[in-house]
Amino acid sequence: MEKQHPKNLEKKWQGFWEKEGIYKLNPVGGSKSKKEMQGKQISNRVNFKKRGAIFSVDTPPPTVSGKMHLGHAFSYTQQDIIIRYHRMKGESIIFPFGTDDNGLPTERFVEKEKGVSALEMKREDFVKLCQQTLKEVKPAFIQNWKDIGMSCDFNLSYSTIDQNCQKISQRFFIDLYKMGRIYRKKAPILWCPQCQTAVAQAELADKMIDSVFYDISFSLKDSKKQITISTTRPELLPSCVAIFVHPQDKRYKNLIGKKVIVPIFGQMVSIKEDEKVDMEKGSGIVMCCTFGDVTDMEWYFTHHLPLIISISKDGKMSKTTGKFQGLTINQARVKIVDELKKEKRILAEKKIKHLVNTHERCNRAIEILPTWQWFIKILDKKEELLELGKKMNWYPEYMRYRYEHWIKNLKWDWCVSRQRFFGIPIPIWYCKKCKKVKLAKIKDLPVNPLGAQPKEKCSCGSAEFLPEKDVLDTWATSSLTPQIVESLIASRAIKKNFLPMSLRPQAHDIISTWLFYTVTRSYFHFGKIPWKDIMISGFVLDPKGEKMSKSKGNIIEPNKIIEKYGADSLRYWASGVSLGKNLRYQEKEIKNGHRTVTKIWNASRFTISHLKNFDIKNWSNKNKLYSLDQFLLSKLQKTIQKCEDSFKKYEFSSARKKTETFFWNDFCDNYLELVKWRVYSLKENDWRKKSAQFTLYYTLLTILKLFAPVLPFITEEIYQLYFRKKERQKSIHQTTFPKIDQKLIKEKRKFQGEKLMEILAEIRKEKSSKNLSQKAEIKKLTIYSKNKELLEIISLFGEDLKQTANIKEICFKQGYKKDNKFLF
RNA sequence: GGGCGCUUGGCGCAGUGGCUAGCGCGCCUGCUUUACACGCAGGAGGUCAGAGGUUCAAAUCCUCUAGCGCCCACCA
Repeated sequence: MEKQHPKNLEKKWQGFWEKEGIYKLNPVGGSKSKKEMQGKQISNRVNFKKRGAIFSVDTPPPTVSGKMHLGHAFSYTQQDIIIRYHRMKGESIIFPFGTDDNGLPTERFVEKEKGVSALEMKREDFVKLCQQTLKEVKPAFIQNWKDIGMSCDFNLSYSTIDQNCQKISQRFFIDLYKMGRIYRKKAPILWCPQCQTAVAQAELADKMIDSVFYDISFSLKDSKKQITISTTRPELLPSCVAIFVHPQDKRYKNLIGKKVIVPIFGQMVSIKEDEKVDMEKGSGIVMCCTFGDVTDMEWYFTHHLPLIISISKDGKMSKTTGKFQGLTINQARVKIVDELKKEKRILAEKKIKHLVNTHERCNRAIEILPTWQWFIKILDKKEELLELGKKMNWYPEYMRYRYEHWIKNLKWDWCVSRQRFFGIPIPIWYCKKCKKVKLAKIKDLPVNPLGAQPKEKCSCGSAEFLPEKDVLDTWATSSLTPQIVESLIASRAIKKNFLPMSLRPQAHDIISTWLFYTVTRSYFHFGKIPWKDIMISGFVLDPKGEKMSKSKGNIIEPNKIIEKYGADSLRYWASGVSLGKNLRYQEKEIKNGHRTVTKIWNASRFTISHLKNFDIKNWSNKNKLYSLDQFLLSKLQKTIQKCEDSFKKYEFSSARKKTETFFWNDFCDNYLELVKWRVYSLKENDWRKKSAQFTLYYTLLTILKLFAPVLPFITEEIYQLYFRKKERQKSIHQTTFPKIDQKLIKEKRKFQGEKLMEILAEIRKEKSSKNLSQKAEIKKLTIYSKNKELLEIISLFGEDLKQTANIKEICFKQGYKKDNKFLF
């Protein structure tokens, strides 16, 4: 073995794993691989039965966006560690890898990448460009996931825009339609004037903006009286349909029922009362416009107000605004304020900062517009969805509160139609004559209504249809990932009890979207929870604890880290924090990982160099074990136990730390030093040497296996170099996780060994304080003790102590003597 | 305004009722000991955010306060 551990292990072993199908699910599914596997079906079945329970994972399909970012590397590594552990426990792993590549996120990526605007292109051309762009960037993108050592079965792959996913998405859309869960309605919805599409509540972000709070004077009809209304949005005056005061507000009690003239636009509106009015805000009188905010919308419904739209879909003033038509919102605001000033109706203006809702994808302020949209009815099932949340195991547990909090605060049904282009079409036509909805037939899916006509006539007899032009929200498809994954599996036995899957791993930012929507779909279509366990990863922050973003210029690319330190080091960093917690990026931690990898390499190099004439096959339980070996092996059993307990609870960081402590302190610093004299100076057939060799072999292999989920590359490298030919399994990742050997647990020996370590520490301390080398000779060591147990310990480990600390003679004396423990 | 999380040596973190509160980095003193100087041995450094309470016993449980972060609401 080389003195330096080899670099660039990533390509080498990831290639090997793929070529040898180390992470392949047996039997393998997928349309292409089904054919491939037909000849091997029998052997696969046997293989499958040999392995244990199914562990199925609903892997997050990353949104294709050019490059993997550090947040991905972080959370996917955490998932992979857990899955590697389960694989080594002998479970059959279903660990697919998909990509999410349709809808607005993909469109925006393509627009940016290609410098185009979807709104200015022909629809077909844009769709083609999207497909082409994806084709270009996807292989390199997926390679990023391979480079961090993801142990997915990359044959179980999907893209949320592929034909199979379209079929599934449309099928379940029709399913919802048939059960009356999905409806089309012209209703006020959240609208992005930038992207010119409807958006869902979950896609909102917010932004602090500078604004002006204007006090505007309105005249009462048939009176000279004026009232003052404060607003930040004077451009909505044309949409003003009512004025509200609080029923308990004594100041304005006499105003209720009176009529008011809206300045400039002249419409007559009534003053009404409503509890939702905040008496403290502004003058306590508020105008209701269709629609300035959610409250306006609620008043529109509860008070049956008229509808006047002054902002059109492109974010410009509509024709109902007369001379302001065509102006942008901001232009109109300036002009209207100007006119109000001329009429002396602006009584005051106050500069303020306030939060406005924006679209998370483009950061543009959201408007509320009534449009025709498709909705999935969810508001009536809040209780049921909360119940379902309690049936799943959340790791960490408190993440469930986020799910619950989100559901409790839901105000909108889920709007799933988008007025965009690159997405899964809604499989619907409308009869030209009677306007009735015509559903696509299941067997014809996937369909694109824009390019096809229904094969049957409408029930009214007409054969002419108009296609639905809208596409589905991306989440409407990605909320079906469990069904998509199931569709890739060939085995009937597995398909039969597919739900709930074993695990949904993801980061916390998409609890209110991907997680919530998947639970919702699973409930509507199957009445079941989609998974048993949920593991939620935290976020990556920059070294100062701030969010990483392109605008801040503090992005760190995983590729660069891998190039410099290797993927194992990156994984080491990602595993250093407990699940759910945010982690700052610290190069130090990556270096620490690299240090650990080097240490593993060196310890292995030493160990293996002393195993040349040792054959594990000739070792049996009857062989005698040297007392120091009994001590180490006993302690190793405890370590296995602790690791196992931690991994089971998704506590990979504590599992890693326990392994590390045993490896570094017990094995390297102590045991290897104490074993040297036996492996260097004893004869080959001396039982004490054989015992040492067995212990070295067994302990190193166990340590490698304990590290394997976190550090898959270096452990594989060493396994292949030495252990593969002895252990027979093709890869360390196909070996079984260390099992506790009860026969090796020896409490008394463990206790005695710990005492030996204390004595050794005393000796080391003494030498260190005298500035001596640890190799310095001790002529005579006298141990004074009243404790006879110590005598036994000396008789057990005396030789190890003498050899390791270079002591010529050890004396044991009954009694106590201060400051004279050692004689040099 | 609501919910959740965090606050432990200079820095980054472990530790969730019990021996003298741990780890890594950094710092100091030594050691070129044939696996490793990306190492080894030793050492300094903390009233566990603050206040109160429960308990024989609290960093750990409860209450309050402060600071930071995230999610949500507010948007007239």
